[in-house]
Amino acid sequence: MAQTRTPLTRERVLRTALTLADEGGAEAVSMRKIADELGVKAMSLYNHVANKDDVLDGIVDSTYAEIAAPTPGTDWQAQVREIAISAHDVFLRHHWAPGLQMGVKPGPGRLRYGDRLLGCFREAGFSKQLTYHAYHIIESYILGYTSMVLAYRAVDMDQFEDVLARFTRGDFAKEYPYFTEHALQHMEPEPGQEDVNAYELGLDMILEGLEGERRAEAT
Amino acid sequence: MAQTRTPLTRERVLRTALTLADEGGAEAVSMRKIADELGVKAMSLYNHVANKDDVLDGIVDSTYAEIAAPTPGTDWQAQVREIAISAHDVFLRHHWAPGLQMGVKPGPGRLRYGDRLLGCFREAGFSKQLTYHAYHIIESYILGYTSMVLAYRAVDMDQFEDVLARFTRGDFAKEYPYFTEHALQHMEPEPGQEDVNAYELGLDMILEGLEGERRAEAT
DNA sequence: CAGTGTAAGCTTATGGCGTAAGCCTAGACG
DNA sequence: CGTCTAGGCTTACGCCATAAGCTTACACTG
Repeated sequence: MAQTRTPLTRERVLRTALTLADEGGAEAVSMRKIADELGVKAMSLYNHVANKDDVLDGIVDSTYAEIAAPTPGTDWQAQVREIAISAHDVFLRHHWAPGLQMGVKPGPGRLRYGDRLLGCFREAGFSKQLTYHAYHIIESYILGYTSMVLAYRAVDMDQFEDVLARFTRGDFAKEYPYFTEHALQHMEPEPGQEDVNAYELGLDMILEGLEGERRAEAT
Repeated sequence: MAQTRTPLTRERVLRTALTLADEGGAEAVSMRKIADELGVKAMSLYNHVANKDDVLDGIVDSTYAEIAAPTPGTDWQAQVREIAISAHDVFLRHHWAPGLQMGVKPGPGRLRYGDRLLGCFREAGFSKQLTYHAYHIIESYILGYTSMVLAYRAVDMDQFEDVLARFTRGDFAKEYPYFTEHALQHMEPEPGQEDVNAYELGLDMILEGLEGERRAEAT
């Protein structure tokens, strides 16, 4: 056979793993499936990656690398908003990523992203201390809100009928009246309801609050 | 043998699973280990639970059931704050729970918790629409912030030395100056830094923002 | 009390998983 | 031409969830 096999690389392994994850979620990523996809046996992958955690760390990091840099020269709130919105988009695209955050080792993508976000605050005159806390608050909100959207989506897919039936049964509405109301809003959104982007609404509340703290510091 | 075996129940299975999770995290929960712990074979569990997902759903739901109800009669912000702080505590205690949210089917604990939180808004005069969004924002923040704390903890345990070495190396600080600063703040907190409870700080920003929206609605 | 139905155990087996250990072979280099 | 070695491959181990079918012991019926 004339064709010499194209060599495996860490790059190719990670790219394949990322595709599998995008298609079937985190649990669709196995060393065996990655290898199959590459026309190779599972153990061969270990010549290029340390182990499965290494693969997972790698693909999570690559999602962070997709998050856009803020446009320089704008004010700090605009910059943070830009980052937050881009991150939201990225994680909706890679729906498996937020669930893998726990215990992941930060790679270059993650570090660059964190550094940029922290930079927004520091360069706008936030103190070290306030920056420390602001960073935690913003990152939490970004990941939390996105995870929640994804969690809802994961349910809605499968059991739409199921869930709806549950919430239209009379005793359910009696036991959990507010939750029932809320669930029905999800099922049949009222006109205008989805026009409000709640992600940005909450984000702006935090940004406003942080601006208040910043001004209070600059006594 | 005189002793009749104490019967297995769903209750006992879930309690055992929860203990295993609290001790060793989500991955320490397997049907085999639960069975071993109960002096029984794995397959016997299936007489009382549908499958592993059922078990996981069950223990996640039981954590929601631990979240305290707000003291009635206080204003809505105090009530939401109470819920948020209790939830934070509960999830720090059950560190495996936030990572299992994705794809979990809500049980009675979850529903009661959600209903209470939604009730805080509705009974304070929030419109259906604003309640809908407020709920998403608050829940996101609670789970997001708590997950972030847990993610940091998960790393710190293992690789403290490792990480510190990385961030004190000169070129690292050059490439990611702000992140390095931040990481060092984590390693060696400055006096007064930990006095600020950033969780409540961010929470109050959101509560304040929501109060603004509420007042704007009540034109 | 004998007989029977059934709930709740047990056994066995299948197919998937990560990865340790060791083998084999094609191409690179002396 | 001969040797080295990187990068594949094979085998094997011990986990995992769970399908299918067997067995035991109690509860109730006649």
